[in-house]
Amino acid sequence: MNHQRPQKKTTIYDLAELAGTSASAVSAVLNGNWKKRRISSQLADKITKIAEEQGYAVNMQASLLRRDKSRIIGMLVPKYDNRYFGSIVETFEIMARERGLFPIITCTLRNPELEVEAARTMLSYQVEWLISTGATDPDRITDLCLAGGARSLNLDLPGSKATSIISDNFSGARELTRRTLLNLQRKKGALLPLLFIGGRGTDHNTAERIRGFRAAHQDLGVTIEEHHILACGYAPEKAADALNALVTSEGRVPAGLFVNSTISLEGVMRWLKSSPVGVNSQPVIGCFDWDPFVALMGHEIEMARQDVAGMLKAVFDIIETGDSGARKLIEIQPIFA
Amino acid sequence: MNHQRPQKKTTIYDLAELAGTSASAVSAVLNGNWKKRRISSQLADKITKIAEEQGYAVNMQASLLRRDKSRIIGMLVPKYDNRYFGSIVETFEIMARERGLFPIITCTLRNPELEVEAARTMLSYQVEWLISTGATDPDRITDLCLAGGARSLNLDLPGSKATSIISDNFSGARELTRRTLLNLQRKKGALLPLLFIGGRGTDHNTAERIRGFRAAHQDLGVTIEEHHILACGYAPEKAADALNALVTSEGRVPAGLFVNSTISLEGVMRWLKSSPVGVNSQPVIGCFDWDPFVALMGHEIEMARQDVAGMLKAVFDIIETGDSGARKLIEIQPIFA
DNA sequence: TTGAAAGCGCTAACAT
DNA sequence: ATGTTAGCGCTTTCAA
Repeated sequence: MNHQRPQKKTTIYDLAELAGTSASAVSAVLNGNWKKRRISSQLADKITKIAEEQGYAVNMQASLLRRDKSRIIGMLVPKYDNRYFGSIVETFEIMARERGLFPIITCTLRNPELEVEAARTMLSYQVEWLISTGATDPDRITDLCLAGGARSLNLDLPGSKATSIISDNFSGARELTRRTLLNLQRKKGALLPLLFIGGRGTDHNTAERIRGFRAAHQDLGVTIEEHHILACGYAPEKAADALNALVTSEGRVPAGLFVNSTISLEGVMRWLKSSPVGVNSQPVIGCFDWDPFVALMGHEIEMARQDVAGMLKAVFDIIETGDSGARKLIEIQPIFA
Repeated sequence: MNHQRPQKKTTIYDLAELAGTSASAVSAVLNGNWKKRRISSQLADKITKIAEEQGYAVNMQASLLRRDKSRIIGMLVPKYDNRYFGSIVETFEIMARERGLFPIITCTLRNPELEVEAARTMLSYQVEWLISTGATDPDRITDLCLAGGARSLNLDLPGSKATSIISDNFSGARELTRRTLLNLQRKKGALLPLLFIGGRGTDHNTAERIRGFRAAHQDLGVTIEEHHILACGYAPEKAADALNALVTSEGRVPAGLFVNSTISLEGVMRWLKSSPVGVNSQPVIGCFDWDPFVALMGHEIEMARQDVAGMLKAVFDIIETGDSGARKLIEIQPIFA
């Protein structure tokens, strides 16, 4: 009969008693410092064996309390449920573990208050570093970290008080726009301006992507229609609504679209499928973000895939070298298929 | 000039000194136990204000070491980068926080050794509960938890030693198969058997889904071709290879497919697009899993969406009621659009 | 080659 | 109404 009744926890004192030795010997053996302490390998073996038998696991809370460095590294992320952030957290965990660090991650649902609360909680857990990913107010978090004895980095969205690692939004968007314009030319036989949709006009990334969007049009001598730049927010519904309003007022669906994320793309595609006008139009699309199923959708969609591994490599380089503290903006080139 | 030089950490002793009081008063105030201790609200306010000013954050390590319950709850998850697991972890975090618990999550990449190691690490961090999601060897983890003073639950994939919360795979698959068969009948004018593809024949979920797949065929009087049940693994490439082999040997693409996950669907769709035979066939598809972009793909695809919120509700019900410990199998109905 | 002991920051029982 | 104190389990210096 299994009552799922967990045992009382074994401590190093229990192990010491069982092995007829002291807690400090047990501690040393279990930490691999026993050559340094010149403990007999006989004793070491005995202790190891007993620990195994008892299913002993260190109490990290006690261990960390005593130690000076926690080797805990935290990450704040807005959402888990899309491929971009999903792959960020997955890669972050793998790379952290490879470096002997313990990653803790928490999602903040794009909620500024939750961000601050989560940052505080992470500090309570003695993180040595805190990575704010796509944070609404990264500088606030940097301040908290500074006060709380941790270092911080920004990822995806930049801040002004800590080093930021982001995609090269300007040249990524420029290239994505260029490709999409050419796809459209191939299809329609003429260069026609695109509609920009999705994102917040106030965020750095969107602003930079709009700049790249403009540059690519200019490069090819195409004139943008200013009211065709819709930084309407990222949410699917927002994109769908904005597109619907535009199409209603103009009577037709633009021939080409620059969509600012897969999140927004979800709304755009849904609207296209559900609207009578939309369903017959097959606009050429460029999307700043990547998703495997989008890659498989009917009309080819050009995608700029953000280089998650590259960005996190940069993050860990800074963490490992300890970095002098000069705050920098590191821009990583997105990948085109 | 900002050297990113983090401060030395403030302790309750520092606060006590600043407030001209004792550490225990500070502790009591900061934990909200001050009415019980009948501390003057004057002192309480003063302490709170000073703590705020100093950017104080408790040291969880110290606090937990002293406390008896950690309120930490762990989750092991195979991957982050798909919508199903992404939404599991996101919902898990939200629901845990709502209940005043601190969630820690780690992904184990379907690697059995990593699973065990991660479980051990979680125990070191004093988790009170550990949820094994889609684990390859959940019973092993339950044993570890039992020995390490934690309780455990299985999610998504069942185990025999702890309560398991999973989708109702049998009736979900039966309904999904029924719907797909009828879609196929609508398209082709006849009832034709489907191909089952994806998953591991050895896992409980796949076995149950195959059982449901058979039942639905039987319900409608359709005869299954036994060699059309391909439990070839979940990975996209495995599904693509299996489908390719079958089509090569039979010379045609089956008219209807039951795909065992979005992961496998990725491989199936990629193969269909890339192969000369596949590109002209538009098989009717049912997928046991949900993804927003799949919902938008050309041919309608029937999807069984696993009820993530429902499953986690069941998880937290057990955690909150403390539950007697009798191990049960709880099956949650998937959702059809 | 090993053990004793101090103390990490905090909580809670016990004093006052 | 508030302070003193004894640990929580571990690491590490110091002494033997």
